[in-house]
Amino acid sequence: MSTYHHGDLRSALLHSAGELLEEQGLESLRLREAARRAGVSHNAPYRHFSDRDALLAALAAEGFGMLAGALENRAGREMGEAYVRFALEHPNRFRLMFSGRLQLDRHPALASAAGATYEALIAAFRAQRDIADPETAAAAAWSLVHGLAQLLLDGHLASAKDRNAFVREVIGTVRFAAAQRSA
Amino acid sequence: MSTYHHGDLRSALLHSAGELLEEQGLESLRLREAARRAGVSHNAPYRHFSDRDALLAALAAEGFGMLAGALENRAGREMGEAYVRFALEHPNRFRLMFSGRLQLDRHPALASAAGATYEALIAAFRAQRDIADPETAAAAAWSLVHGLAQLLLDGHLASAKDRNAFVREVIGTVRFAAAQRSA
DNA sequence: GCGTTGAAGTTGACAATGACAACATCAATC
DNA sequence: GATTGATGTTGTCATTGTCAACTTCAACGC
Repeated sequence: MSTYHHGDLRSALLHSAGELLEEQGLESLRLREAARRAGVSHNAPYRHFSDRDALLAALAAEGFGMLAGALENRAGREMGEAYVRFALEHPNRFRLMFSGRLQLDRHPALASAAGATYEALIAAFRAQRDIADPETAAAAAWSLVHGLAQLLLDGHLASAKDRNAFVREVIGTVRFAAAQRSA
Repeated sequence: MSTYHHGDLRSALLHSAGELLEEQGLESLRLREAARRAGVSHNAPYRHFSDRDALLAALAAEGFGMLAGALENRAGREMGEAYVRFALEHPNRFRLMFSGRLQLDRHPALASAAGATYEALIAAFRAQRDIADPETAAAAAWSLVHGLAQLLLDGHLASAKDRNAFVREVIGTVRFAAAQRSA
Protein backbone atom coordinates (compact mmCIF):
# COMPACT_ATOMS: atom_id res chain seq x y z
CA MET A 1 0.00 0.00 0.00
CA SER A 2 3.03 2.23 0.10
CA THR A 3 2.17 4.55 -2.74
CA TYR A 4 5.02 6.96 -2.65
CA HIS A 5 5.50 6.11 -6.27
CA HIS A 6 2.27 6.26 -8.10
CA GLY A 7 2.79 3.67 -10.77
CA ASP A 8 1.28 5.38 -13.73
CA LEU A 9 1.05 9.00 -12.84
CA ARG A 10 1.37 10.17 -16.38
CA SER A 11 -1.91 8.52 -17.41
CA ALA A 12 -3.54 9.53 -14.17
CA LEU A 13 -2.64 13.14 -14.82
CA LEU A 14 -3.88 12.98 -18.38
CA HIS A 15 -7.12 11.60 -17.01
CA SER A 16 -7.68 14.16 -14.28
CA ALA A 17 -6.54 17.02 -16.50
CA GLY A 18 -8.81 15.73 -19.24
CA GLU A 19 -11.75 15.83 -16.86
CA LEU A 20 -10.91 19.35 -15.79
CA LEU A 21 -10.55 20.41 -19.39
CA GLU A 22 -13.87 19.03 -20.50
CA GLU A 23 -15.66 20.23 -17.37
CA GLN A 24 -14.29 23.70 -16.99
CA GLY A 25 -12.45 24.65 -20.12
CA LEU A 26 -8.93 25.44 -21.08
CA GLU A 27 -8.53 28.62 -19.06
CA SER A 28 -9.53 27.02 -15.78
CA LEU A 29 -7.26 24.05 -16.21
CA ARG A 30 -4.73 24.36 -13.40
CA LEU A 31 -1.73 22.14 -13.21
CA ARG A 32 -1.99 22.05 -9.44
CA GLU A 33 -5.64 21.08 -9.52
CA ALA A 34 -4.90 18.21 -11.87
CA ALA A 35 -2.19 17.05 -9.47
CA ARG A 36 -4.62 17.35 -6.55
CA ARG A 37 -7.17 15.18 -8.33
CA ALA A 38 -4.52 12.62 -9.10
CA GLY A 39 -3.64 12.59 -5.42
CA VAL A 40 -0.07 13.82 -5.74
CA SER A 41 1.81 16.93 -4.76
CA HIS A 42 1.71 20.08 -6.80
CA ASN A 43 5.10 19.46 -8.31
CA ALA A 44 4.78 15.82 -9.27
CA PRO A 45 3.51 16.64 -12.77
CA TYR A 46 6.88 18.11 -13.64
CA ARG A 47 8.39 14.64 -13.64
CA HIS A 48 6.18 13.81 -16.62
CA PHE A 49 5.52 17.09 -18.36
CA SER A 50 8.13 19.75 -18.77
CA ASP A 51 5.58 22.49 -18.26
CA ARG A 52 1.89 23.27 -18.53
CA ASP A 53 2.01 23.53 -22.30
CA ALA A 54 3.46 20.05 -22.54
CA LEU A 55 0.47 18.66 -20.65
CA LEU A 56 -1.89 20.62 -22.85
CA ALA A 57 -0.15 19.30 -25.94
CA ALA A 58 -0.58 15.76 -24.69
CA LEU A 59 -4.27 16.39 -24.08
CA ALA A 60 -4.62 17.85 -27.55
CA ALA A 61 -2.83 14.90 -29.14
CA GLU A 62 -5.17 12.60 -27.25
CA GLY A 63 -8.00 14.65 -28.72
CA PHE A 64 -6.80 14.11 -32.26
CA GLY A 65 -6.76 10.41 -31.52
CA MET A 66 -10.35 10.57 -30.30
CA LEU A 67 -11.31 12.53 -33.39
CA ALA A 68 -9.65 10.03 -35.68
CA GLY A 69 -11.65 7.32 -33.97
CA ALA A 70 -14.87 9.24 -34.48
CA LEU A 71 -14.17 9.60 -38.20
CA GLU A 72 -13.08 6.03 -38.74
CA ASN A 73 -14.96 4.06 -41.35
CA ARG A 74 -16.90 7.08 -42.48
CA ALA A 75 -16.66 9.07 -45.66
CA GLY A 76 -18.22 11.98 -47.47
CA ARG A 77 -20.98 13.86 -45.72
CA GLU A 78 -21.26 11.28 -43.02
CA MET A 79 -17.67 11.97 -42.11
CA GLY A 80 -18.32 15.67 -42.11
CA GLU A 81 -21.26 15.26 -39.79
CA ALA A 82 -19.19 13.07 -37.50
CA TYR A 83 -16.53 15.79 -37.37
CA VAL A 84 -19.04 18.40 -36.27
CA ARG A 85 -20.63 16.00 -33.82
CA PHE A 86 -17.26 15.35 -32.21
CA ALA A 87 -16.69 19.06 -31.78
CA LEU A 88 -20.09 19.58 -30.21
CA GLU A 89 -19.64 16.62 -27.89
CA HIS A 90 -16.17 17.68 -26.74
CA PRO A 91 -16.23 21.44 -27.08
CA ASN A 92 -13.36 22.23 -24.76
CA ARG A 93 -11.17 19.46 -26.05
CA PHE A 94 -11.85 20.63 -29.57
CA ARG A 95 -11.04 24.22 -28.69
CA LEU A 96 -7.78 23.19 -27.12
CA MET A 97 -6.83 21.22 -30.23
CA PHE A 98 -7.28 24.33 -32.34
CA SER A 99 -6.47 27.00 -29.82
CA GLY A 100 -3.32 27.94 -31.66
CA ARG A 101 -1.40 28.22 -28.42
CA LEU A 102 0.34 24.93 -29.14
CA GLN A 103 2.85 25.30 -31.93
CA LEU A 104 3.17 22.11 -33.89
CA ASP A 105 6.91 22.44 -34.34
CA ARG A 106 7.35 22.61 -30.58
CA HIS A 107 5.25 19.50 -29.94
CA PRO A 108 6.13 16.75 -32.40
CA ALA A 109 3.74 14.19 -30.93
CA LEU A 110 0.90 16.63 -31.38
CA ALA A 111 1.97 17.41 -34.92
CA SER A 112 1.97 13.77 -35.93
CA ALA A 113 -1.39 13.09 -34.28
CA ALA A 114 -2.91 16.03 -36.13
CA GLY A 115 -1.21 15.03 -39.34
CA ALA A 116 -2.63 11.53 -39.13
CA THR A 117 -6.15 12.94 -38.93
CA TYR A 118 -5.60 15.05 -42.01
CA GLU A 119 -4.15 12.10 -43.88
CA ALA A 120 -7.26 10.07 -43.18
CA LEU A 121 -9.33 12.90 -44.56
CA ILE A 122 -7.32 13.16 -47.75
CA ALA A 123 -7.44 9.40 -48.18
CA ALA A 124 -11.22 9.47 -47.98
CA PHE A 125 -11.34 12.03 -50.76
CA ARG A 126 -8.81 10.22 -52.85
CA ALA A 127 -11.14 7.23 -52.85
CA GLN A 128 -13.84 9.30 -54.47
CA ARG A 129 -13.23 9.04 -58.19
CA ASP A 130 -15.27 11.98 -59.39
CA ILE A 131 -13.11 14.58 -57.73
CA ALA A 132 -10.41 16.24 -59.76
CA ASP A 133 -8.01 17.39 -57.07
CA PRO A 134 -8.35 15.36 -53.87
CA GLU A 135 -5.87 17.43 -51.89
CA THR A 136 -7.64 20.68 -52.57
CA ALA A 137 -11.04 19.11 -52.06
CA ALA A 138 -9.92 17.61 -48.77
CA ALA A 139 -8.63 20.98 -47.62
CA ALA A 140 -11.91 22.60 -48.60
CA ALA A 141 -13.96 19.89 -46.91
CA TRP A 142 -11.93 20.10 -43.75
CA SER A 143 -12.23 23.88 -43.78
CA LEU A 144 -15.97 23.64 -44.19
CA VAL A 145 -16.69 21.23 -41.39
CA HIS A 146 -14.10 22.77 -39.13
CA GLY A 147 -15.46 26.25 -39.57
CA LEU A 148 -18.99 25.01 -39.16
CA ALA A 149 -18.08 23.28 -35.93
CA GLN A 150 -16.32 26.30 -34.54
CA LEU A 151 -19.03 28.76 -35.47
CA LEU A 152 -21.65 26.52 -33.94
CA LEU A 153 -19.61 26.16 -30.78
CA ASP A 154 -19.21 29.89 -30.46
CA GLY A 155 -22.91 30.43 -30.99
CA HIS A 156 -22.55 32.49 -34.13
CA LEU A 157 -24.91 30.44 -36.25
CA ALA A 158 -28.39 30.84 -34.89
CA SER A 159 -29.71 27.33 -35.02
CA ALA A 160 -33.41 27.99 -34.90
CA LYS A 161 -34.08 24.60 -36.38
CA ASP A 162 -32.79 21.30 -35.22
CA ARG A 163 -29.05 21.41 -35.04
CA ASN A 164 -28.37 18.10 -36.74
CA ALA A 165 -30.65 19.03 -39.60
CA PHE A 166 -28.90 22.36 -39.93
CA VAL A 167 -25.52 20.70 -40.11
CA ARG A 168 -26.75 18.26 -42.74
CA GLU A 169 -28.21 21.10 -44.73
CA VAL A 170 -25.08 23.24 -44.66
CA ILE A 171 -22.85 20.34 -45.60
CA GLY A 172 -25.31 19.28 -48.25
CA THR A 173 -25.32 22.65 -49.92
CA VAL A 174 -21.70 22.36 -50.94
CA ARG A 175 -20.24 20.71 -54.03
CA PHE A 176 -16.59 20.23 -54.84
CA ALA A 177 -15.62 21.00 -58.41
CA ALA A 178 -12.36 20.75 -60.23
CA ALA A 179 -10.02 23.53 -59.30
CA GLN A 180 -10.09 26.48 -61.67
CA ARG A 181 -6.96 27.58 -63.44
CA SER A 182 -6.29 31.29 -62.99
CA ALA A 183 -9.00 33.92 -63.42
CA MET B 1 -0.04 68.77 -17.22
CA SER B 2 -1.64 67.34 -14.10
CA THR B 3 -2.57 63.97 -15.42
CA TYR B 4 -4.06 62.34 -12.42
CA HIS B 5 -7.07 61.78 -14.56
CA HIS B 6 -6.08 60.38 -17.86
CA GLY B 7 -8.74 61.78 -20.09
CA ASP B 8 -9.47 58.78 -22.21
CA LEU B 9 -8.05 55.85 -20.42
CA ARG B 10 -10.53 53.43 -21.87
CA SER B 11 -9.27 53.98 -25.41
CA ALA B 12 -5.68 54.07 -24.23
CA LEU B 13 -6.13 50.70 -22.57
CA LEU B 14 -7.78 49.25 -25.64
CA HIS B 15 -4.82 50.49 -27.61
CA SER B 16 -2.08 49.16 -25.37
CA ALA B 17 -3.91 45.90 -24.78
CA GLY B 18 -4.48 45.59 -28.51
CA GLU B 19 -0.76 45.94 -29.10
CA LEU B 20 0.01 43.33 -26.49
CA LEU B 21 -2.56 41.02 -27.97
CA GLU B 22 -1.27 41.26 -31.50
CA GLU B 23 2.36 41.09 -30.40
CA GLN B 24 2.28 38.33 -27.85
CA GLY B 25 -1.04 36.57 -28.09
CA LEU B 26 -4.01 36.07 -25.89
CA GLU B 27 -2.35 34.07 -23.13
CA SER B 28 0.36 36.62 -22.49
CA LEU B 29 -2.01 39.53 -22.34
CA ARG B 30 -1.74 40.78 -18.75
CA LEU B 31 -4.09 43.38 -17.44
CA ARG B 32 -1.29 44.89 -15.41
CA GLU B 33 1.02 45.12 -18.39
CA ALA B 34 -1.63 46.93 -20.40
CA ALA B 35 -2.03 49.37 -17.52
CA ARG B 36 1.74 49.85 -17.36
CA ARG B 37 1.90 50.66 -21.07
CA ALA B 38 -0.92 53.13 -20.68
CA GLY B 39 1.04 54.74 -17.86
CA VAL B 40 -1.46 54.13 -15.09
CA SER B 41 -1.52 52.02 -11.97
CA HIS B 42 -2.29 48.34 -11.98
CA ASN B 43 -5.83 48.86 -10.79
CA ALA B 44 -6.94 51.70 -13.01
CA PRO B 45 -8.34 49.37 -15.68
CA TYR B 46 -11.02 48.22 -13.27
CA ARG B 47 -12.69 51.62 -13.56
CA HIS B 48 -13.37 50.87 -17.22
CA PHE B 49 -13.56 47.10 -17.43
CA SER B 50 -15.20 44.98 -14.80
CA ASP B 51 -12.58 42.29 -15.23
CA ARG B 52 -10.09 40.83 -17.66
CA ASP B 53 -12.78 39.16 -19.73
CA ALA B 54 -14.54 42.48 -20.22
CA LEU B 55 -11.40 43.96 -21.72
CA LEU B 56 -10.94 40.93 -23.93
CA ALA B 57 -14.55 41.21 -25.07
CA ALA B 58 -13.99 44.84 -26.01
CA LEU B 59 -10.90 43.88 -27.98
CA ALA B 60 -12.83 41.15 -29.73
CA ALA B 61 -15.68 43.49 -30.58
CA GLU B 62 -13.14 45.92 -31.98
CA GLY B 63 -11.85 43.01 -34.04
CA PHE B 64 -15.25 42.32 -35.53
CA GLY B 65 -15.39 45.95 -36.50
CA MET B 66 -12.02 45.67 -38.21
CA LEU B 67 -13.18 42.53 -39.96
CA ALA B 68 -16.35 44.17 -41.17
CA GLY B 69 -14.24 46.96 -42.60
CA ALA B 70 -12.03 44.46 -44.41
CA LEU B 71 -15.06 42.81 -46.00
CA GLU B 72 -16.80 46.00 -46.97
CA ASN B 73 -17.66 46.44 -50.62
CA ARG B 74 -16.58 42.95 -51.46
CA ALA B 75 -18.62 39.93 -52.41
CA GLY B 76 -18.28 36.33 -53.45
CA ARG B 77 -14.83 34.83 -53.58
CA GLU B 78 -13.19 38.17 -53.18
CA MET B 79 -14.94 38.52 -49.86
CA GLY B 80 -13.83 35.07 -48.83
CA GLU B 81 -10.25 35.86 -49.68
CA ALA B 82 -10.46 39.08 -47.72
CA TYR B 83 -11.75 37.14 -44.73
CA VAL B 84 -8.79 34.78 -44.79
CA ARG B 85 -6.39 37.64 -45.38
CA PHE B 86 -7.72 39.42 -42.33
CA ALA B 87 -7.17 36.34 -40.20
CA LEU B 88 -3.62 35.92 -41.44
CA GLU B 89 -2.84 39.57 -40.90
CA HIS B 90 -4.26 39.66 -37.37
CA PRO B 91 -3.80 36.11 -36.14
CA ASN B 92 -4.05 36.79 -32.44
CA ARG B 93 -6.94 39.16 -32.75
CA PHE B 94 -8.74 36.61 -34.88
CA ARG B 95 -8.06 33.86 -32.38
CA LEU B 96 -9.41 35.95 -29.57
CA MET B 97 -12.56 36.69 -31.54
CA PHE B 98 -13.21 32.98 -31.90
CA SER B 99 -11.55 31.68 -28.78
CA GLY B 100 -14.85 30.65 -27.31
CA ARG B 101 -13.87 31.98 -23.92
CA LEU B 102 -16.15 34.97 -24.43
CA GLN B 103 -19.78 33.97 -24.22
CA LEU B 104 -21.92 36.16 -26.41
CA ASP B 105 -24.78 36.32 -23.93
CA ARG B 106 -22.44 37.71 -21.31
CA HIS B 107 -21.06 40.41 -23.60
CA PRO B 108 -23.86 42.09 -25.53
CA ALA B 109 -21.62 44.56 -27.32
CA LEU B 110 -19.55 41.70 -28.64
CA ALA B 111 -22.63 39.79 -29.70
CA SER B 112 -23.95 42.67 -31.73
CA ALA B 113 -20.59 43.36 -33.34
CA ALA B 114 -20.32 39.73 -34.36
CA GLY B 115 -23.93 39.67 -35.50
CA ALA B 116 -23.38 42.66 -37.74
CA THR B 117 -20.57 40.88 -39.53
CA TYR B 118 -22.74 37.84 -40.15
CA GLU B 119 -25.56 40.03 -41.42
CA ALA B 120 -23.25 41.61 -43.96
CA LEU B 121 -22.29 38.16 -45.12
CA ILE B 122 -25.86 37.02 -45.53
CA ALA B 123 -26.73 40.22 -47.34
CA ALA B 124 -23.95 39.58 -49.84
CA PHE B 125 -25.38 36.17 -50.60
CA ARG B 126 -28.91 37.43 -50.79
CA ALA B 127 -27.80 39.72 -53.56
CA GLN B 128 -26.69 36.75 -55.63
CA ARG B 129 -29.78 35.63 -57.51
CA ASP B 130 -28.70 32.16 -58.51
CA ILE B 131 -28.57 30.82 -55.00
CA ALA B 132 -31.56 28.99 -53.66
CA ASP B 133 -31.15 29.41 -49.92
CA PRO B 134 -29.03 32.45 -49.04
CA GLU B 135 -29.03 31.78 -45.31
CA THR B 136 -27.70 28.28 -45.68
CA ALA B 137 -25.26 29.32 -48.37
CA ALA B 138 -24.00 32.14 -46.19
CA ALA B 139 -23.51 29.78 -43.28
CA ALA B 140 -21.64 27.37 -45.53
CA ALA B 141 -19.51 30.12 -47.01
CA TRP B 142 -18.66 31.53 -43.61
CA SER B 143 -17.83 28.06 -42.37
CA LEU B 144 -15.56 27.45 -45.32
CA VAL B 145 -13.51 30.62 -45.09
CA HIS B 146 -13.47 30.56 -41.32
CA GLY B 147 -12.23 27.00 -41.17
CA LEU B 148 -9.71 27.68 -43.87
CA ALA B 149 -8.38 30.67 -41.99
CA GLN B 150 -8.12 28.79 -38.74
CA LEU B 151 -6.46 25.73 -40.22
CA LEU B 152 -3.94 27.91 -42.02
CA LEU B 153 -3.23 29.84 -38.84
CA ASP B 154 -2.63 26.66 -36.91
CA GLY B 155 -0.36 25.32 -39.61
CA HIS B 156 -2.45 22.28 -40.42
CA LEU B 157 -2.62 22.90 -44.13
CA ALA B 158 0.80 22.45 -45.57
CA SER B 159 1.01 25.31 -48.01
CA ALA B 160 3.79 24.18 -50.25
CA LYS B 161 2.64 26.53 -52.92
CA ASP B 162 2.00 30.20 -52.61
CA ARG B 163 -0.46 30.82 -49.85
CA ASN B 164 -2.68 33.26 -51.69
CA ALA B 165 -2.92 30.91 -54.62
CA PHE B 166 -3.81 28.07 -52.29
CA VAL B 167 -6.58 30.09 -50.69
CA ARG B 168 -7.97 31.03 -54.08
CA GLU B 169 -7.86 27.45 -55.17
CA VAL B 170 -9.61 26.08 -52.11
CA ILE B 171 -12.32 28.71 -52.25
CA GLY B 172 -12.65 28.20 -55.97
CA THR B 173 -13.22 24.50 -55.65
CA VAL B 174 -16.50 24.98 -53.84
CA ARG B 175 -19.95 25.49 -55.33
CA PHE B 176 -23.15 26.24 -53.48
CA ALA B 177 -26.16 24.31 -54.64
CA ALA B 178 -29.77 24.44 -53.63
CA ALA B 179 -30.33 22.77 -50.30
CA GLN B 180 -31.39 19.18 -50.55
CA ARG B 181 -34.64 18.08 -49.00
CA SER B 182 -34.23 15.01 -46.82
CA ALA B 183 -32.17 12.01 -47.93
C1' DG C 1 22.83 -9.46 1.93
C1' DC C 2 24.01 -4.65 1.11
C1' DG C 3 25.35 -0.26 -0.58
C1' DT C 4 24.56 2.69 -4.66
C1' DT C 5 22.06 5.04 -7.87
C1' DG C 6 18.56 7.33 -10.36
C1' DA C 7 13.87 7.98 -11.46
C1' DA C 8 9.64 9.49 -9.26
C1' DG C 9 7.45 12.42 -5.51
C1' DT C 10 7.65 15.94 -1.83
C1' DT C 11 8.37 20.26 0.61
C1' DG C 12 9.50 24.90 0.39
C1' DA C 13 10.32 28.81 -1.81
C1' DC C 14 9.51 33.11 -5.27
C1' DA C 15 7.73 36.47 -8.49
C1' DA C 16 3.69 37.57 -10.99
C1' DT C 17 -1.15 37.96 -11.62
C1' DG C 18 -6.28 39.11 -11.10
C1' DA C 19 -9.08 40.96 -7.90
C1' DC C 20 -10.77 43.45 -3.68
C1' DA C 21 -10.88 47.38 -0.22
C1' DA C 22 -9.68 51.76 1.31
C1' DC C 23 -7.86 56.08 0.21
C1' DA C 24 -6.67 60.30 -2.93
C1' DT C 25 -7.64 63.66 -6.57
C1' DC C 26 -10.20 66.76 -9.09
C1' DA C 27 -13.84 68.72 -12.12
C1' DA C 28 -18.49 69.90 -12.07
C1' DT C 29 -22.41 71.45 -9.78
C1' DC C 30 -25.30 73.84 -6.38
C1' DG D 1 -16.79 77.46 -1.76
C1' DA D 2 -18.20 73.13 -0.01
C1' DT D 3 -19.87 68.58 -1.83
C1' DT D 4 -19.79 64.79 -4.48
C1' DG D 5 -18.96 61.17 -7.57
C1' DA D 6 -16.22 59.40 -11.16
C1' DT D 7 -11.44 58.28 -12.00
C1' DG D 8 -6.75 56.70 -10.24
C1' DT D 9 -3.70 55.00 -6.55
C1' DT D 10 -1.72 52.19 -2.82
C1' DG D 11 -1.90 48.15 -0.20
C1' DT D 12 -3.14 43.55 0.27
C1' DC D 13 -4.45 38.54 -0.59
C1' DA D 14 -4.96 33.87 -2.47
C1' DT D 15 -3.57 31.37 -6.35
C1' DT D 16 -0.61 29.90 -9.89
C1' DG D 17 3.53 28.17 -12.64
C1' DT D 18 8.07 27.10 -11.92
C1' DC D 19 12.69 26.36 -9.73
C1' DA D 20 15.73 24.13 -6.16
C1' DA D 21 16.73 20.97 -2.66
C1' DC D 22 15.42 16.99 -0.21
C1' DT D 23 13.21 12.02 0.25
C1' DT D 24 11.70 7.53 -1.03
C1' DC D 25 12.32 3.18 -2.96
C1' DA D 26 13.03 -0.43 -6.51
C1' DA D 27 16.62 -2.37 -9.34
C1' DC D 28 21.18 -3.66 -9.89
C1' DG D 29 26.07 -5.08 -9.09
C1' DC D 30 28.97 -7.01 -5.94
